[in-house]
Amino acid sequence: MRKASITIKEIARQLDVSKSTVSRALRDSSEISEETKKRVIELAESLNYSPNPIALSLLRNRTQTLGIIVPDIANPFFSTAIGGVEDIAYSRGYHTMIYQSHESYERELADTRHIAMRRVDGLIVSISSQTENHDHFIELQEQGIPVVFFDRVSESTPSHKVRVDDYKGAFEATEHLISRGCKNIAHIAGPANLSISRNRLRGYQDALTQHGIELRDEWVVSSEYNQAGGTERAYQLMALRNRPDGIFAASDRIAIGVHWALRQLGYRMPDDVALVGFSDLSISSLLDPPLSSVAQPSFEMGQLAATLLLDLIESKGTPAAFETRVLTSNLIIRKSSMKDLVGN
Amino acid sequence: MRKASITIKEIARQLDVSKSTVSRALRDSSEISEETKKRVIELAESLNYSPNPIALSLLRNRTQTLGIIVPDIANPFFSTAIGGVEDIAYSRGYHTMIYQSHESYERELADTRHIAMRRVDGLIVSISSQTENHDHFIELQEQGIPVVFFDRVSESTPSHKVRVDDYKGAFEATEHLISRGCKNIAHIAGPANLSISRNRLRGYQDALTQHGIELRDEWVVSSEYNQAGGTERAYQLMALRNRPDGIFAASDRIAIGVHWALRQLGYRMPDDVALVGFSDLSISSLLDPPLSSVAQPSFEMGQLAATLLLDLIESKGTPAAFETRVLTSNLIIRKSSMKDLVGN
DNA sequence: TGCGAATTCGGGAACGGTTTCGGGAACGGT
DNA sequence: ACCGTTCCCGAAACCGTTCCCGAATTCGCA
Repeated sequence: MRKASITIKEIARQLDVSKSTVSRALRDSSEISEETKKRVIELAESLNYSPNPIALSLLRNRTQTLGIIVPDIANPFFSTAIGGVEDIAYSRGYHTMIYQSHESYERELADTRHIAMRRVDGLIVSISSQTENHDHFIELQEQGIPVVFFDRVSESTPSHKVRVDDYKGAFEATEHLISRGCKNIAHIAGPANLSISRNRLRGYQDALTQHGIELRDEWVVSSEYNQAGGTERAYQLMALRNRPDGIFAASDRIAIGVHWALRQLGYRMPDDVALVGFSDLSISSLLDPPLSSVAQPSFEMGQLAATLLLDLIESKGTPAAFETRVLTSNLIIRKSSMKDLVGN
Repeated sequence: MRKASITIKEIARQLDVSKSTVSRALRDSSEISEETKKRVIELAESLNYSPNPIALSLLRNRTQTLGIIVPDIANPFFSTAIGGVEDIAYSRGYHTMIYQSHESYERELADTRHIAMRRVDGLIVSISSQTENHDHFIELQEQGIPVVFFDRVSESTPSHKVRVDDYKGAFEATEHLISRGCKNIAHIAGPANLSISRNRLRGYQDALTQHGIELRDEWVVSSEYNQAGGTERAYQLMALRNRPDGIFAASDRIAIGVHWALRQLGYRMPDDVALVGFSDLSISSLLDPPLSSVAQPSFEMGQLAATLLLDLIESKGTPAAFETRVLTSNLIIRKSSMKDLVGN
């Protein structure tokens, strides 16, 4: 049984004034006498009144709530990004509702519908790997709900975007493998419908060609962004007649799967195979050998996305031009890629 | 600019009927003619009308939302438990709002206040390690918002509780270390104000005494449930004149910190020190050597907590007796504790 | 034919706030 | 004495929906 909360009407009754007066007194309006204000505020506090946000939402058609869709909150990259969003949101009086797409397009669609129904004020999203059609985000925007993408952004949707320089990160990672003497460098890419996958792939390719190394199709395979995919692809790569001596994985989760597979197969890292991942999850440094990785500022990405979204929400009339903020990644070199330089 | 959603009133205007009629037609009331129903439903669909849940909430004083407070969503144990909660909640038409206490009492307090203000229908919570006073949960219940605890339960608060058999899990883990020939078994306990910490400590103690092993105070230290604490305590334990040859850590996060410290210090696991953790996080199996751990059914715990809470919410009048569901834990033995049996 | 009972629908209150409008009283100035 | 301000406050509309209460029309049956 839900106990009735005390309302403005109840205060008005006890003080024998109108509810308008109570409302104004609590909002410290100038057209209420100091004395009445004091009486109202005192009673409100003693009754420990708190205004009903639902009534406010109905009135203003605003919920003071941000939606956020990520593929998986158990992924540390996303959970810390969510932390960044919450950090900003709380400080500006908003709350966040967290949705998981579980890398499913259908689920993502259902989430956006729910967000529209729930009248959330805005959405921050990192799209699922199975999403090819982005119309549901456009629809949301047409309903007046602004959308900001982070990490896995939609290229076809005009909006604010926050991402890291995937191309540059991948380029540097690959260049690092080259500089450590790797000759046969493979890449395990992410799903091709995500722009981050394509950019990281391009970074890998350009680094090789720029160093005069021939691209070989058999050394580029694709995987979901998870551990099982990494393991599977590693088995596939190491079974090649021309096996790689360096692997750049498009994510740490993939790299962890590779790491596991290489140990299973008896390869030594970095001597037999040098390995680099992407994201620098905190667990990556705990592996043996510790994993080299391209670090992304996940918390800051969440903060920035939230800031952009809130500005969009609160600047009613002025639809400033959409911008894409590109944060810098940072290659963290650990033992998994520190192959001895024999030749040099 | 938020576009006005189409309302029941708009449909009524276009069809020249009253809004009551529209409302009833959409709810398939028997007192509306089939023909009118059809007209209303058709127009509603073509306008792609969806009812405003905020208005409903105001009317019913129900939000169809569950609150959930965990110390940290980046902890895989909690994020999978949240997955279990969502699984049940979605299927019963509820949404979940996720809060993080960050192991802070003040933050937990602020979260419960926000939950009360937001008129959430019920709360699922695993309390923070710094929480000693549980009055805020009682207050919530007095306001008619039911509370269900999981994992880190409150002993002083009457309510449904879902937990694993911490005592038995700890007992078995310790007994396992004994059976592998460990003579000097230390325990890194969690914060003493959490019942799980105390129960796991008791399991450790009882296993030792039951096998005629003397308890030594210096071998029981306490730590926060995180990696840094584990590392610190491991340094402390290994510095003892009488250093342990087996360590049972109260959580995997602590155990991972110990794991790291032991490798830093040059100890071999399990030969020099055998190690067992608690929770069986997925990363634990990736460590080298893989970590033995007491597995908890985290997803099922979330499901069960949600089921109990929803039953509580929807059974208006009948306040059935509160129950504590104790799920069984499961010792997973891996290399970190598989010390060779020399003597036997 | 007349009358009670269905059938079908509209009016309005209610949920808990904010806000527009207006009005009474006090007050000051001429 | 009269009028214009200013200060305080109340009445009522409004947000979107449900639901209670009537009410009009039709229908069935005696």
